Amino acid sequence: MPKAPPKPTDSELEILQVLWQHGPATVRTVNEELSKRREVGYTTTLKIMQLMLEKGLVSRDDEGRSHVYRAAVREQDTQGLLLDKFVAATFGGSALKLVMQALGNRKTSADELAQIRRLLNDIEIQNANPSTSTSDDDAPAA
Amino acid sequence: MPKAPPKPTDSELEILQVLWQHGPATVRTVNEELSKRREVGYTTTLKIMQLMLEKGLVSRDDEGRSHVYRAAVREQDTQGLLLDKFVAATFGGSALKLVMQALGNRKTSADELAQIRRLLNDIEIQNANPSTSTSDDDAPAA
DNA sequence: CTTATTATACGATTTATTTCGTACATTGCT
DNA sequence: AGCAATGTACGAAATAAATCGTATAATAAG
Repeated sequence: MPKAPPKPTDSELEILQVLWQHGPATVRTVNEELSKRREVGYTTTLKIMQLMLEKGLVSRDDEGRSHVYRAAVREQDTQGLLLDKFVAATFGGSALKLVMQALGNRKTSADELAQIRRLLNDIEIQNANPSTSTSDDDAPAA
Repeated sequence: MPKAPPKPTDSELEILQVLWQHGPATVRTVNEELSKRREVGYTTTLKIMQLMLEKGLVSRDDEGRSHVYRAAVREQDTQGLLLDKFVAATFGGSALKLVMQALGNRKTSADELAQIRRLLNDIEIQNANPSTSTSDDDAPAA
């Protein structure tokens, strides 16, 4: 196994977000996206993406003159990795405390609450009946 | 208003955890706690705590020879602050996605699920009836 | 009082990240 | 061919965090 890519830094995560949403893109495209939100030089973005390549966070296709980068890590996996570290560091490893804090000190819409409720139901069905495979669809009608 | 203390770094957070759990403590005590988990020099801990004092993350009482430090920020507030930043950076600001990820890709005990369910109920009661104040008890016998 | 112990203060180094200037290569025009 | 435009590569500075050595002050023990 080639070794898992490391935890992305904040800037790297920003770039991954662009690649996840937009799909494979050139440095120019990514930089333009980032520039919509904050000021950042082209070579800065380039450099970070080059480092990301070395770290295995992105791969690239250098056919023509400009290289096309694509995310080499999946959104869910990456979010999961970051979440684990965050929960460990901030909530002593308790996902429950995290969820309580997230739901408690925040205005959550009725719609969101309903979605979470559905998720809880799914999980309990899973637990009760491990054979039934719930597909990866997100919300089978209750 | 004196200005809110900044977001603590990872090391600072570790120290805050000790102070929150243990209560006011000397550098020696904090360092001993940290040393249980990983190797760290006394002066390293001292230095970080001194910086935390400047940043307003802790306060201290220097009566005798050794100073007694105490957390100057509350656990809940700090966790909330960190959570906001984390959700913004990692889940595009969607607390819902965070919760889905936290509950989805993880084995959550039936007990925890029940607690979350209770929390959801409380929140919905709150929403329906903003006057009723739900107590802050954490887990009244079901 | 003298010495060993235990503190704090603080400078300096190391490491990681972000930022950007500048050099150089390739392409497309005219 | 010559030049402007657009890329990549790469070195180096700026910033932030963590680490620790060493100087020095206060106290306790003998």
